[in-house]
Formats: sequence, C-alpha cells, structure tokens
Amino acid sequence: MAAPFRLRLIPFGRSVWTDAVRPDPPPVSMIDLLARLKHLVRSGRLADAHRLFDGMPYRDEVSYATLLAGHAAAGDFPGAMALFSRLRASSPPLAAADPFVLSLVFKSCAEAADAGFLPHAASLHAFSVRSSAVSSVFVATALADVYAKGRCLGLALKMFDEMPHKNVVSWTTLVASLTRAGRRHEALRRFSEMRTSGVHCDSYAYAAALTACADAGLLSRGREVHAFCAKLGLDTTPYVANTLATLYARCSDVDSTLAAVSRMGTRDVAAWTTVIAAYMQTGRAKEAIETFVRMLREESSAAASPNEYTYAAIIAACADIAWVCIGEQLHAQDARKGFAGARSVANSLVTLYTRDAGCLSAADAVFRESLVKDVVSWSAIISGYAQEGLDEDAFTLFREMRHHSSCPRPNEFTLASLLSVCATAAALDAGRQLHALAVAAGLEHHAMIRSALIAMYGKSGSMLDADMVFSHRVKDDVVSWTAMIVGHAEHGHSKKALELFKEMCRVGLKPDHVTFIGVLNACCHAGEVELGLRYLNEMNQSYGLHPAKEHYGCVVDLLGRAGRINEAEELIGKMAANEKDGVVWTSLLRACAARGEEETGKKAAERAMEAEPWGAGAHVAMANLYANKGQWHEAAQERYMMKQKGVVKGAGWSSIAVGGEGKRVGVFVAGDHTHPQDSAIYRMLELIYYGAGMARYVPDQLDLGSELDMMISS
DNA sequence: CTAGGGTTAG
Repeated sequence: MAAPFRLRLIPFGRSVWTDAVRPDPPPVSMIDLLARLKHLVRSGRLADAHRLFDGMPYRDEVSYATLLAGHAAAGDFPGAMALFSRLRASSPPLAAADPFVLSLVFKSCAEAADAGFLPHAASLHAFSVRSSAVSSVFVATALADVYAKGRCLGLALKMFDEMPHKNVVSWTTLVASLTRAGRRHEALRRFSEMRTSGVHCDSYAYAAALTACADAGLLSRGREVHAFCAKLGLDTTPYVANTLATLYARCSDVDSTLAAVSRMGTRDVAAWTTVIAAYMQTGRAKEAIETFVRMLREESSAAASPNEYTYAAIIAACADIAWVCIGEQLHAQDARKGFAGARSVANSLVTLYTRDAGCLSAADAVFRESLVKDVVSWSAIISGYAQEGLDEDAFTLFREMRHHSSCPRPNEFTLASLLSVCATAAALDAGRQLHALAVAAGLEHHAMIRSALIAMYGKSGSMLDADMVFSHRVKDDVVSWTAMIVGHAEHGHSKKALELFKEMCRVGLKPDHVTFIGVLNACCHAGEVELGLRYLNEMNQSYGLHPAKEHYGCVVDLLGRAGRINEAEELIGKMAANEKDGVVWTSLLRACAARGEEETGKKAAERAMEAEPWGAGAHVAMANLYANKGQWHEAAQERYMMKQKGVVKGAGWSSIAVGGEGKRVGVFVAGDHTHPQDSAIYRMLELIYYGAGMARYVPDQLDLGSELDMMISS
C-alpha cells in the first residue's frame, strides 16, 4: 500500500530501471489514501493501517482521527494516547484540540474499561477545558461516558449538567450511565425529561430506556416505552426487539419475549440467547435446552451460530438442573470453538461444577485458569465453597479477591454467599463485619442482603439484630419474612413466629415452602399439635404447596412428642415413597423410644435402617428404648449389631472462637479431655452451671438428653 | 474522520 511513495525515494539510476520494468503507478490522491485507511481500520487491520498512515505524504487531523477510530474500537487507550502525542508534536503543527480527535481518544479510554487510565483522561479533560474543546457536545459526551464507565458517576453527571445543549446521544449516554449504576428510576426520569425537551428519540434511546425498565423489573413502564417505539416502527430493529425481549424475559413473561423476538426479521444470536434465558428465568431449563438444540439445527440456514453468551446461558441451564455430564460436553465444545476462555463461559462453568459437590476441584480449576476474573467469577467460586460449608476457604478467597489487582467490588451475590457461611458457622463477628461492608457498598437494603443478614443474625443467636434489619423491610419480600419466622421458631419464640406468619398473610404475601418449615417448626416447639396439623393441611389446600419431607418430618415429630404415635405413623403413610427418608422414621422411632412403644419402634427402626444403612441413629434409639425398659440384653444386642455393621456413631462436634483479634477456633466433643487445660475448663463449666442455676436457667435434664440424641443421630 | 444501545454467568 505504501509502495507508490517509497518508489520516489529510490536513487535515480534504479528508478529508471524500475520505470522501464514497471511504470510508475498513477499518483494516488489523499482522498484515495484516506479511503484505503478507513477501509483498513474498519476491517480491524490496525497494523496495516499504521503502515499506510506512516507512508502518507502528510497527515492531517482527519487522517489522525481515522486511525484513532481503530484504536477506539479496539479499546486501545495507550495506543490512542501515543498517536495523540505524535499529533501534538507534529510539524507543521496540527490542532490537538480538534473535537474529532479528542472524542476518539476519550472513546478509546471508555472502551478500555481500565480504571487505571482515569488520571490520564482527567488531564486530557483539563486540556479540553483550556482549549475550549469541551464545548463540543461530542467531546463532552465522550468524556462523560469515560467517567461513568470508570465508576465516577458524580463527575459524569456534572458533565451532563454543564452541557448547554444535549442531543439524543448525550441524553442516551446519561440514561445508560444511570442504569448501569443501578439508578434506574433516575434514568427513567431523565428519559422523560429528554422526551419533553423535544429531542427526537431514536432506537438507541428507546433501547436505553427499556434496559432501565428491564433492570428495575418495571413491566408496565416498559410496556409504555414499548408502545412509543412500536408507533415509530422501531420495535422491529434488532437492538430494540432484543431489549424488549430482555424486558419480558426478566419479568418472566415468556410469551411476550417470543412475540418481541418474532418482530425482528430473523432471530440473531442475541435473540436466541434471550429466549434461552427467558426459559431459564421461569425455571424451564428443559425448554431452554430444547431451544438451544433447535438453534443448532437451524444454524446453517439462519446464520446465527451460538456465541460465548449462548454457551454461558445453556451451561447455566445445565447447572440449574444439575446436568453436569451434559455441561461437561458443552465445556469440551467450547474448548474446541475457543469460547472456553471467555469470561462468561468460564463463570457459568464454575457455577455448573459447584452444583456437584464432587466437582468442586473442577470448578476451582476453571476459576484459576480464567485470565480475566470479575465479581461474578469470584462470587461463583466463593458460593461453591460456601455451599460445601468450607467456610475457611470461602473467606480466604474473599480476602484474595479484595487484594486482587482488578479489585472487583463485592456485590450482593458475594456478600450473600459469605453471610450464608457466617450463618452456618454462627460466626457473629464476621457477620457483623460483612454487615458493615454491605452498608459501605450501599447494599444494605437489597432484598438478597436483607434476608441473608436476618438469617445470619438469627442463626448466630441475635434476634435483636435480625429484628433491626427486618424493621427496614420493604413490604413484599417473602424471603425476609420467612427468615424472621424461621429465626424466631429456632429460638423457641413460637408465639412470635406464628404471629409474624399471620401478619404476613394479612398484608397479602404468599408464603412459600420455606415459610412453612418455619411455621411448622414453631408449632413443634410450642407443642401446638392441632395448629400444626391445620397448617400442614392449609399449605396444600389454600396455597397449593405440596408438603415435602421436611414438612411431614416436622409434624411427625410434633405428633410423636405428643404421644400420638398412631397418627404419626399414618401421616408417614401419606408421604410419597421416595420422600420417606431416615429422618422421618427416626422421628417416629424417637417418639416410640420415649413412650416405650416397642412394636411400632421396631418397625420404624427397620425402615430407618433401610433408608440409611450407614446411620447409627436407629440403633442408638432402639438401644435407648430397651435400656429405658430395663431390657439390658436387647440394648446390648443393638450395640453389638452396630459394631458388627461397622456403623460409626458420628460425634457431635462443637466449635468456639477464643480471644479477640486473630482469635483461634477450638473444636471439642462431649466429654472431651484432650485439651491440656481440660481440668480448668471443666471447673469453669461447673461455675457456669452453678451461676445459671442461681439465675434459674437450669436446663431440663430430659430435654438436654433428647437434644444430645438428635445431635448424635444427625 | 467524532460521542450513546441488546444477549450471559453468582
């Protein structure tokens, strides 16, 4: 490409020879050169473009801008800055404050999405002010976008405020920036302002407004915007159609999603992916996978082959129904197609492998091998360790995340996972620190965080704190209500739990499966047999929820404790065969043991052992039953059978954190004498019992016994 | 020759 100009530099003698063999090509005009440069930039051949650029007889602002567009598209801010410096140093001098040039340099920075470049952008901002280039709406908009994408929304908003004349693009940038920052309602207010200011909206503007609606789940507002763009015929443009589809998908309206997609000529990749996602969001993983298969079948005719987003979605579908083996095949396909390195695919693979406890190391491997990690990557792997109860690993990863060079900000998913770790470990101090982090991140009132905080405080024994969080509730969050009910139930505040349940129903909230676990648990603690039976019935009749084994288990326990053993046995009979697990039979057995019901007890023990041949609970309970009746021989027989089968009675471990800063966690079992200071510890324990006795908190011996039993059998 | 938009993962 650069050849014509090089030829003239060749020494005269050879030039004659060259001319004789190959005549000098006709002189190429600057206009042609620019067209060639533009073509190279458009086709992404940046190195070739640079060669042509260097060979040009002279370079003006237009040629610089053309080449800069290539760096902007590639998100190459350093390259753009290098070119900009060259322009400033050029002789004869060129206008560095050219609005075309500056807006492209800013765009390259916005595309780069690297917060480290922000100071350079700020100094270019100063240059733009000094040279009055900011008065260009192009420069100002590009710069505002840099600030917004660089997490400096305040600065971006200031830029928008100071823009004397906003056009569609600047308005749209404003709306999109607010949406990205999670301020969707403000974004929509600005969208209305744009419309009343008389600016003509285009498809970009509608897409931005629809995204705000989709993110905020504002279905009716979205329908309004839909009507506006349908009137202008813009709902057939691919971007708008896909944004509409996303809106309806987020609102779980699959029919409208399909309708929106059908408005565009042919489904593109994004449309297929949105449809798959819509099925996913409505819990129809099978249909999502069917859609993917259909997409593959139509791939050749429709020219919409799955991309990394599609694979991310479909692997997520496999994760959702724990189809790890199919997901593994998709993993292999991705590796072949070169998608496996894509962050979105890596993230959904991590999620897939965390679905199966045995695959946690695979999840870890995918996580470690992914080059670019974001909040989602970290949250996914943290949640994997959290689900397995590996609290140490989860927190180690969190620490690593916070010290990582990309310093991703923890969001609601990260903090909710860690809070669930604190809940299971009853780690109140760590939970409080996470609470502080949530406040600092402005996530305090997020539904996911609020319910996680309530559960954490509840499980850590601080219902007062749980109540504090709950009092800031939004009225339609079933999960938070449920966490409160479960919390009170677990603390034995049965009355409070049942009152909350009634209030929840009164304000029109629909309880779910988990809510009823809390409710039945509360009935169980309070010995409210009739109420428990009524709620179990109501769950089915009034709320259309099929009781699961957890619910039956609760009521079986309730009936058993009340000595209504026949009814408990009858209730078990109503359960589906595959639901009758060791837990429910053990509940019945425990009731029989307490009442000396040998016959039913034997039956229950047999069933429990069938369900859990590895379990020790049934043997222990039977041994206790015989021992209580003084049938020492039979009791010994049970112990002997246990030994023969090789079942090991799992010890109930307890843990306690000792000391303040850098404290250590100690673990122990009942009757433990392994600690070097055990005699001192037991003496202290006696003092505590004595003190508790003075305060009339002597634990009921019988109750303590059954608690221990439960601990052993669990 | 310039600025803005849709699909995914926890």
